[in-house]
Amino acid sequence: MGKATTLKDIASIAGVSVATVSLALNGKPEGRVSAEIVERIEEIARKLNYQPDVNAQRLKGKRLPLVGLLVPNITNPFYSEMTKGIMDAGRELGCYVVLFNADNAHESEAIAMEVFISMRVAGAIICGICDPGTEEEKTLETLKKTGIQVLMIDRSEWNGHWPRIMIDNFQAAYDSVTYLYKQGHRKIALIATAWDLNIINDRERGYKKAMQDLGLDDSCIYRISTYQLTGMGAETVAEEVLVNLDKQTAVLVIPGDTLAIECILYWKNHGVQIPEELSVVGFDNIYMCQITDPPLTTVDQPKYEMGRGAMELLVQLIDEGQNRDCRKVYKHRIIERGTVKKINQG
Amino acid sequence: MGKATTLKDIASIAGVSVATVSLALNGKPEGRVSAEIVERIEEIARKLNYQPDVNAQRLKGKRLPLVGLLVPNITNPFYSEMTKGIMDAGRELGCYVVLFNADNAHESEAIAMEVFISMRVAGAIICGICDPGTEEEKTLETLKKTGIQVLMIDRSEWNGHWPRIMIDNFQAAYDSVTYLYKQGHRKIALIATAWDLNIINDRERGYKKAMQDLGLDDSCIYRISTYQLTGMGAETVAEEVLVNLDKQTAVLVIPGDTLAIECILYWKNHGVQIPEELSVVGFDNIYMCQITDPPLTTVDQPKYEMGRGAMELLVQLIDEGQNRDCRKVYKHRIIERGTVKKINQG
DNA sequence: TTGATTAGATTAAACGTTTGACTTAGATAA
DNA sequence: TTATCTAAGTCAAACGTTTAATCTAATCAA
Repeated sequence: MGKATTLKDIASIAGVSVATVSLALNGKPEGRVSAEIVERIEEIARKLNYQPDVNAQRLKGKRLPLVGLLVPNITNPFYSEMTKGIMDAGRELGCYVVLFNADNAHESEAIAMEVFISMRVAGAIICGICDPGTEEEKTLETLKKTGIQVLMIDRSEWNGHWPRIMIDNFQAAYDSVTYLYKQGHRKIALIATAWDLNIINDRERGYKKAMQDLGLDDSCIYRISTYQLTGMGAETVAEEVLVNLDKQTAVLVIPGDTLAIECILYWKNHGVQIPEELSVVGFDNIYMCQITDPPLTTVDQPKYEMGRGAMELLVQLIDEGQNRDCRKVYKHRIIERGTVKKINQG
Repeated sequence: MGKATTLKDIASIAGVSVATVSLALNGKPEGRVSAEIVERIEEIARKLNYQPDVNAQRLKGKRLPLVGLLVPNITNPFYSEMTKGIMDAGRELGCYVVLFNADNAHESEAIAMEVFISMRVAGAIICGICDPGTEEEKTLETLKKTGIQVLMIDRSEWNGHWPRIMIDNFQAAYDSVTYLYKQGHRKIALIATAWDLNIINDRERGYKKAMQDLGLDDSCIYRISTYQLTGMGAETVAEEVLVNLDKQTAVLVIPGDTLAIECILYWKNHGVQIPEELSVVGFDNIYMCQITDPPLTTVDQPKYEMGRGAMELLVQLIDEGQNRDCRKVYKHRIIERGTVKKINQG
């Protein structure tokens, strides 16, 4: 198989030294190469489709135009939207993405970190497990020591002091309870995964605080231990809610829409009228919310913008080259659609 | 900021030469380093979290454990499923993915190719425009000359002689027409984007051939010129079909499910009963098909498996290091759900 | 004892860039 | 004339690896 064009190839054709070619193509210190030769070299480079070898450049001290991205599951619309935002901003900034799908598995995440170090990426955007005290937190420290800027996305303050892109999950859950209250609901339940994830805890605390502040009972919580995007797991909680249908008029579902949608599907198949018999609020506002019947009322996270913001902030931090403690909190927003019934409180 | 651990660091701690460390850590030619020293070096490497610099390794002739992946839109479930398959197989094979979202734009795809060359990736999985005669086809040739193995995915035979992962799009469309025929439909329409994409042409030819073979009128085709996943564009065709509702009892929608789902949404909002007044068959079998009301009958493409197969084949080709003309055709399958009405033909 | 063998380690070159130091030749100043 | 300056290039070292070639003792055979 062939090889890529090098400076040497160009040099020998142009009849100059490798250094001259490098100087000409980078054109930084004005006037070290005559205009005539610069032109000749550029012509040859174009003809041979020359692209500098970033591996070699990095060895000489330039940073790799590459960042690592760790997501739980790229097929989850939430993450694919976010990823697109990251990549779009990256393209504008000349920074590209090594994607890693980690399935929320410690082992996979460990491999990802090793790969990031091995590639000497300039930075890493992490949406992983990385709880304080875990092995992974140490690995993140290693990344940092290694010179790789780390940025967390969609993770809680509780996940340590890292630059961070997030929404206020506590407040978002608080607001959705308030919203349901304003629609007349008083018996509001929570469906939550038992994932050991701090953003889930934040949302759960938001739910509880709101219920307490409103003087309502905050103990109607359905816990689901296993849950994946592609089904399995939703049925168990959905059924649990079904047999206790009179215990609530509305339910808030976290982590979010995909679970909510599966529950709704189950309830509809079992003859429950949504929202007449049960109102539902999701979380994330993925595209699918628009096509369910009825369309799902949910809390919007600006996924795409968060992705963009993450890449922009990361590149900025990389350029600064030092450790600034910074976070950017994006605005959530309740999107009213068809799964919440308005109740007239006498 | 810190720097990553190098062989040199380890060597100076262990009190041996850099070469010895390299030999010890790679452990290939048995018995060139004493067991005692190997152990000492491994200990130090572990303690310092040493990860070899793949950029340097590549310079010395090893291939980068990195392949480029070009997709039209990662937020489209079809591509994110495929991408996950690619990454899962990649992890098993020790090969990682630089992702590029190109939005079907020539300019973006050109940038992607340049980046792939610049990074000296070992291979590239391309789901791009790359029609024969286009600038892009030349770029693919450049990739190949540069030593980057190229593999196409979800692209037609008409897109040139490249190793390829695909389904038989002609046959899949043919089969869905046959299926509708067996359900009693005789007036079968086609909704198709006007994209200049060979797989669309293949499917359209499949539709026409099937209609002709069945002795049916193959001219009821609705063409839609602009269409994106996130809405806009579907309304125009959907409306066109609506005003001509008596012209067909069923419609086949290509490229696929996302468009079909939007159309159904429009029709339902305008009082059309699905499937009573109009049967619909989609294409791709994305997850969303299961949650629409009624769930969408569609042609399944094994997206995840195709992704896996792509990475496996690519790595194989890279290892072989030569150009084999090969293609792998995956099986499509009609998934019967709720959008096709069974008609009793007197 | 001498010469050959071998295990175990080192040297040095190379990969493709970048860049500070250096060279050369022509131009200018004194 | 001689010294100085400048423009336009080249040299060579370095980045972190890998590996063929080489070196060095210690071991062994005769």
